Amino acid sequence: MKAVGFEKHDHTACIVDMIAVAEAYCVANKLQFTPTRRRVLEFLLEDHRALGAYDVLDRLVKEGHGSQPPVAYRALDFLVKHGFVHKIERLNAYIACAHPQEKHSPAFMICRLCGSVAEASSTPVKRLLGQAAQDVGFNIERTVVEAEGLCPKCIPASTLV
Amino acid sequence: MKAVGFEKHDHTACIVDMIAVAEAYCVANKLQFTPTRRRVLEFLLEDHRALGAYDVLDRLVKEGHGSQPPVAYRALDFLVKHGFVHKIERLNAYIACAHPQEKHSPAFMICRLCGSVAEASSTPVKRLLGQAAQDVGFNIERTVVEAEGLCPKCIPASTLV
DNA sequence: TATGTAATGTTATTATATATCAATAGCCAA
DNA sequence: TTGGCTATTGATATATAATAACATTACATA
Repeated sequence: MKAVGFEKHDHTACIVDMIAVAEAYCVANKLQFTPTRRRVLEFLLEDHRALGAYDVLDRLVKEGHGSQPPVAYRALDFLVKHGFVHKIERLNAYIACAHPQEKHSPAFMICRLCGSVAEASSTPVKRLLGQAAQDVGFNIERTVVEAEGLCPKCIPASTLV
Repeated sequence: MKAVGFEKHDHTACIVDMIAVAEAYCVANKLQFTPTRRRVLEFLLEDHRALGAYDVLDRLVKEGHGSQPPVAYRALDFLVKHGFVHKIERLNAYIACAHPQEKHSPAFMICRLCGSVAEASSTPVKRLLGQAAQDVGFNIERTVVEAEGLCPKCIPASTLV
C-alpha cells in the first residue's frame, strides 16, 4: 500500500500525463472531454490538494466559463464518475486521482493542519470490510476510507504548542 | 468484527439502556445531560438510522425546544464529542453509537436504498492504515470508514429491475 | 450571594448541493 | 444536409448543511 501525495515530484509532467490519460480515455469511450471538464481537472492537478466545489467554481468564473454552481458540480460529477477525481467526504472537497484508470478503492490521509491529502489504496481495507459485511449479508459497492491526522511536515509544528 | 444494525433486537430496552449509560457517564464526568441533549439522543436511538441535523431540529421544534440550527448542532456536537453519537460523513448525518463508552473507531455500512446504517468496529482497519501511514510518516488521529452498498433486506429488491 | 463557567436563545450569514427548464452543441443515420 | 436524438451548457431558484457572533439564562461553588 503506497501513498502518493506528501513526497515531491515533477508536477508539470504529472499534469500533462494525467490530462493525456483522461483525454485518451474519453476518446476511447466516446465521452466528451469538454473545456470545462478539462479545466477543472487541471485545477485539481495543479493544486494537488482538495478543492471545494466553490473553489473550482471561482476559478471557472475567472476564466469566463459558466458561473453557476451546477457548472462546477457537473464537471466534478463527470470526473468522479469516470475515476479521474475523488471526493473527500470528510472535507466536502475534491481531489485529482493519483492513479486513474486502474480500478481501485482509494484511501486518504488528510492533514488537519495544512490540509494536504495523500492517496493510498484501500483495497486491503475493502477486503477486510468485506469479511464483516459478509457476516451480516451486506453487499459493499463502494468504500470511503479517510484517515485524519498530521502529515510529516506538520508533526513538528504540532509539538511546539 | 461484529456489526450491529441490520438484525432485529429489543428496541425499547436498547433505548432505555443507552440513555442510562449516557446519564451515568455524564454524572460521573460532571457533564450536563440536559433535556435537549437527552431528547436528541433519544431521537437517534428511536430511529436507529442516520438523521440529518435538520431532521433533528424539526423534531426539537415540534416539542418546543429551541428552534434554530445551533440548538441541534450543539446537542449533536456534545453527543459526538462524548462518544454517544457518530457522524456519518458520507451522509452528513448522525447516528447513535452502537456501543458507547468503549473507546473505538467505528466503521459503517450504509444501504443506498433504504438508508439503514450498521455499525462495526474499524479497529482492524485502523491498524492496517496505520502501517501505510507509518511508511509515509503520517500520524493518524481519527479514521472515517464507511462502506456503501446494499443491506440484506434490499439486495432482493435491487435485482427486480 | 457573588462569581465564573456552561448552556441556551436569537439573528444573521456562509457553505454545500440540487431541481428544473430552456437553449445549444455534437453525433449520426436517413 | 437535414432531421432527430442525446449530451452538454446556461440560468434561475431553492434546498440543505453548518457556523459566527453576541445576548441571556441556568448552574455550581467558593
